[in-house]
Amino acid sequence: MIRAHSISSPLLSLLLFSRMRFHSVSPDLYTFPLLLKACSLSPSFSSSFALSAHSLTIKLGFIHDIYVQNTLIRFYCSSGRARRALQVFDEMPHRDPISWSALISGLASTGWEPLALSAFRVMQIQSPPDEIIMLGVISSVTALGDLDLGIWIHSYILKRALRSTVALGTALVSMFAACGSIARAGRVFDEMPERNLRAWTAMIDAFAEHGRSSDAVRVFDEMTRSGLTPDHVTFIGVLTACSRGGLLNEGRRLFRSIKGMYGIEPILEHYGCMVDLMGRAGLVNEAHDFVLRMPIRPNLVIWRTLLGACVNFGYVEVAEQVKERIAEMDEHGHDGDYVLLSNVYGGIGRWAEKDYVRCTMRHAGIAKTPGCSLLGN
DNA sequence: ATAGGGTTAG
Repeated sequence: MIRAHSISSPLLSLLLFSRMRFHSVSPDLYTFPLLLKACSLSPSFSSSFALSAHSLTIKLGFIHDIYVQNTLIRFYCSSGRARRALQVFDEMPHRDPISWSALISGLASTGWEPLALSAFRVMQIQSPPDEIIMLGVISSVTALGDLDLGIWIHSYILKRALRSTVALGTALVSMFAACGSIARAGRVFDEMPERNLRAWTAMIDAFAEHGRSSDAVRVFDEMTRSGLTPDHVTFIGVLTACSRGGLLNEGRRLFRSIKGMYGIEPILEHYGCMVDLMGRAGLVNEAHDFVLRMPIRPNLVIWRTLLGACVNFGYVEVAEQVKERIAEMDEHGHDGDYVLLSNVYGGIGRWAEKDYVRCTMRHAGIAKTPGCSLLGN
């Protein structure tokens, strides 16, 4: 039962485990990897839970099991405790590819990319990597944006003749795009033996990132013509391309098609893309109206996107209303909003209001931050 | 029986 829920609803797995303890049923060797996997999937909620699971495995002697050790590494990485993950890893008498992958991918996805790459260098001299381990390495390079390293990793993969999976190709496309080489991203994509929805989406995002909006739309059309159905991630990519490239009508057409052609209910991010699309095109009133009428409650990202558009096109009245909404939602305030608002006043010569906003900032202790003094002068 | 994996609005 714990296994049945470990992926779809990890919290339910944890609940079941508690109940099992309550009924004095003792867990066995196979219970802990499942349990720790559930903990990894919701690390913030189940952190103390996992810590007691860890000590329980020690008490019961299950800590010597490599499955238990591997899931502990994964858990500690995903909850941001790299030191503890490394501690478990160092104490292992024997490591298999899954141990390395749990460590490298775990570190790579929690902001410890340089550490993940160091682990990879150590691993290279101990055991040959497989294509799953390389996914963690690639995502580290993606986060760091180091093109030279990316080129090296790519040739390393070719030299070792690793299995060319769709996941590997997709990761390489994103990596080269993030490192600034759209040409290499495109080449990897073209050479992929097979492509699925994620692969196409990565290529669309790559073009969007590089401002190649019409290429992104072209790839999107090619994808749908090949018979694949876009999901909401694909739409985020193609709509982002439209807003960055000012493809106003194309963006509107695609937004309507989400529900009209594919029967998918647009999500908040799609509405966000549309606000950005209209905002960048200077249609600030229309964007404001759109936000007020959208069926999902707008979040701070949406309001700030709109505020940015107000600043760029000097819509003071809308800006004031929007700032009001933001203040209601975010009590702590955000230095960027004050800077934006002060710019909208400055932009149309209302210096008194601009000074007032800047005074408020100083009063709130915001102007002391170094990033702030660079802006809005 | 149990463990590692690619894409996500500003």
